[in-house]
Amino acid sequence: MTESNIRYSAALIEPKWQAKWAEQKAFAAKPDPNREKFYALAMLPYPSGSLHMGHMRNYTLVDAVARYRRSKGYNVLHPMGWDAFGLPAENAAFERGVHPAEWTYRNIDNMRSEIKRVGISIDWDREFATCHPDYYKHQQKLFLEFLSEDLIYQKESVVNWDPVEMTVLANEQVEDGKGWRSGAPVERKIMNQWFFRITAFSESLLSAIEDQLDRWPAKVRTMQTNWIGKSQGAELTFQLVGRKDVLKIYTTRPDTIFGASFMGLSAGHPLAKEVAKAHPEVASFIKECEALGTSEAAIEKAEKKGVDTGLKAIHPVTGAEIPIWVANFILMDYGTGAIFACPAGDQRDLDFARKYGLPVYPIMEGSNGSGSEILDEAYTGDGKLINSDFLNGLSMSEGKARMIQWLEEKGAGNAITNYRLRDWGLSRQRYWGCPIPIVHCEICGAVPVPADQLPVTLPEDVAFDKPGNPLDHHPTWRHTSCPKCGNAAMRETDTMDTFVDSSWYFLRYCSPNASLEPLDGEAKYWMNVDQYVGGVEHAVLHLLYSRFFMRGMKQLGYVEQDEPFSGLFTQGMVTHETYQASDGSWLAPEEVRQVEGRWEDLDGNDVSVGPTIKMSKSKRNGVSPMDIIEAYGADAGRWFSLSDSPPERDFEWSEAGVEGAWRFTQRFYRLVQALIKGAKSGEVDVGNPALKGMHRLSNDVAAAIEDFAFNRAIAKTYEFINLAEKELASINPATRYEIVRRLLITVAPFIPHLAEELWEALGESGLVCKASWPEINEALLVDDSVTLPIQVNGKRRDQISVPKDMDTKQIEMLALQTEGVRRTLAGAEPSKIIVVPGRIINIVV
RNA sequence: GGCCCCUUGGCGGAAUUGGUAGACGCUGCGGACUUAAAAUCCGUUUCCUUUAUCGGAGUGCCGGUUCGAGUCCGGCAGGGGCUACCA
Repeated sequence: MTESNIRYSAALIEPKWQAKWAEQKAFAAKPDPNREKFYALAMLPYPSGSLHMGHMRNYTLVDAVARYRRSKGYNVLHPMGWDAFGLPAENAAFERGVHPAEWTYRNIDNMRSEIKRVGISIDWDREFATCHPDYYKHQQKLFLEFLSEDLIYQKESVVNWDPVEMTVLANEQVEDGKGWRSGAPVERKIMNQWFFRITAFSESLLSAIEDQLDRWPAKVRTMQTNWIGKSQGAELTFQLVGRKDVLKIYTTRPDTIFGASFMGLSAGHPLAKEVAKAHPEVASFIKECEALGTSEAAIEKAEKKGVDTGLKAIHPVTGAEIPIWVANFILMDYGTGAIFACPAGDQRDLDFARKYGLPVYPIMEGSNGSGSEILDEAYTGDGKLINSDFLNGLSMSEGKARMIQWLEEKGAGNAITNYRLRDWGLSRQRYWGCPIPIVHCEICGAVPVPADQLPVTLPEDVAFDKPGNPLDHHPTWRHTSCPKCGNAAMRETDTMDTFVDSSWYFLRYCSPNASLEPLDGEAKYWMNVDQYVGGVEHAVLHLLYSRFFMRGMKQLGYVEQDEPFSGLFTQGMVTHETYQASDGSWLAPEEVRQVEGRWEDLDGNDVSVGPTIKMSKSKRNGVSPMDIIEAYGADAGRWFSLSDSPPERDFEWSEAGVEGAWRFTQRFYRLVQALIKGAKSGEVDVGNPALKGMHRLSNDVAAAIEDFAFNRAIAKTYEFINLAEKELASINPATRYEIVRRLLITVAPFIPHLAEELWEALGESGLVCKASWPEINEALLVDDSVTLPIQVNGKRRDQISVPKDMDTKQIEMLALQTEGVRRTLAGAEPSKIIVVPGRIINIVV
């Protein structure tokens, strides 16, 4: 039927159609108030040098959505740009003497051409790089506006210092006490830093997770909820014995107040520092705590330690005197940096109390009596309060409410909401970032650069011959005059965290022509991003910062909504098997082969196959997208990366898999060529099974894409291809034409080049990427007859084929007469027959 | 330690949301075509029993609800993720 020797050459047809798309600006997006818009976006890539498989998977996913939405009639915006500031460019400069700008723009050129070779339907007219002054001048303007809205402030504070990157990191960029990129243990330093007041929006950022982000993965919503870390509690004021000042503490368990046996101060607490002056033991303990830092892995194992200050606080109810200790497990930057400790109800407090022989007062008894006696385990469950004066007999929540009421009446405390979220420190001591538009004047202090003097551009003549920030070493750049008083002044040499660049870029895509303002009117039309796709590693950092920025820009009147991304999808990683030679060295996939069930290297030495893990340079298990495109074509690569796993899961790349995809593209080409050969205009045969299958396919693929279930869409396509090959001879010429036309539009989101090529072969004018999704005839989606399985006592025994609207009584009768049922019943009387129309029959004996 | 998710053939995964478990693909095996190979095509691939039928078991394990459970409920085990002294 189809001739086995017909082949198509991806190397010929793919560049041909890529050129046509570019020529005709097929994907250029223009606002059109009469059409519904759809903003599809992949997370902004860092121009590291070349595309990797993770990019290819990401962009293919978004591209399939974008192409599908276009054919569904949406006005689609699908842009691309570059997160172009960042440390690797400086490292390249340091190591190889290339200027960061040169290195970056060269990488961008390369990666742009690679993305084009994948056939991603980008509107390239909107492209930008965040390292270009045309981009960062707007960011500087936004900085000044945020500053005047009090959403940015300057503060001397303890910061996370990465000794390898020689820069400060935000809390979100410290993982397990180590720098997120360098992996170096983070040190504590006190520095003057600029901060975004992200905490101004704590409640809004939290409540919108519930109210507005219903199209976000539950996992990401949970992570952000935890990160914001809202807790309801109380702030209590303790009088101090023999002093006029008071001690404020935060607790979520005011009901445990009668179990208080000591107070705990953080080593950074002002009261602790004051005591230290006259108390060498306290002073040396504080020093010890500071030396440890917040970061050391040792903290995990670190014992609860402390020292008695000799001061005493007065219990607000009983008047008892409670000793005040400095303890190493209390954080300065959560709550007030001080606590009252109830050892019976908190494991940390209990460990501490046991170590220093402090009393333990049981205050909560569980239903089985647990909690009334405390040994080595604190009782944290609910129950009835005991030994607690007027709280006795109340539950935890009743006790909290009653105690807060009491505190408020006596003026000794009040209910308070606390968040774990901290403000976002944005200063970085690096060259390759957006300059902070501030001038430091000895007389006027920190003075904003006036808007008409923007941008503050980076100097190009910088040296990378010594570590640290080249801006500090530049002979002239930092010297300027104060915009206010005109005296000699110094520029801020810190630059902005690169996460600032990516916190509003999705808005800038909407306004490619605005040169004076960050945004023009187009943003109102395009926002929000309808479908955002990227890796889950940005669940807290980038996605939280962007949500903050959006709120700031709303406050400034740039946008109307709080949330930037209506729909979010987080894709899984691309993985590959690992290979190891006998000496333990890693081998790349192209350096090994399988011979009769065993693996060997190209010289025939044994190779052991290791676990399948994320593609990485160190394990050498990566596969280059460009090599794949060269060998099999972009369409085959796209097809494979969509076909195998659901996109939210990790995707195992294999040579056999991509070869299978390549075979499919060839088979598809052969089948469609064969169909086209016999196609002629005439009357369509509505009853043909292949035509019905085609209608069903368009319907199923549409549903699958909207569900982000590309693997299902592809399985359905295979089913149809199998059917069409079987039915080939039965399809009349007019029906062939109809099927091919529909089929090409339906698969075009996945294999766009091949679809265009065959579209042209069919004799259609224009591009398939511009064609409308096929209208579906609902009548063709249902079969006239259905096959019903028949169960006896829940076990399948036979089946019958009946007209789809057959009467229930009649179905029962037919079912009872089937051979399988009669054999199983063996004369027994059914007690009940359940007929679910169109589904199943179950006979109960 | 806390919170969350996952577990279906040799493998990736389907299953109309409580209704024929294993679609579709990959791999393997058998065969056709070919001098041969490549390519292509056909068959087969959950397990047990059987020559084949007929049958039995089966979605990590134990139990429950239901005419009917991969799907719902309770418990357990294994794997993964996030977070971590947050009072």
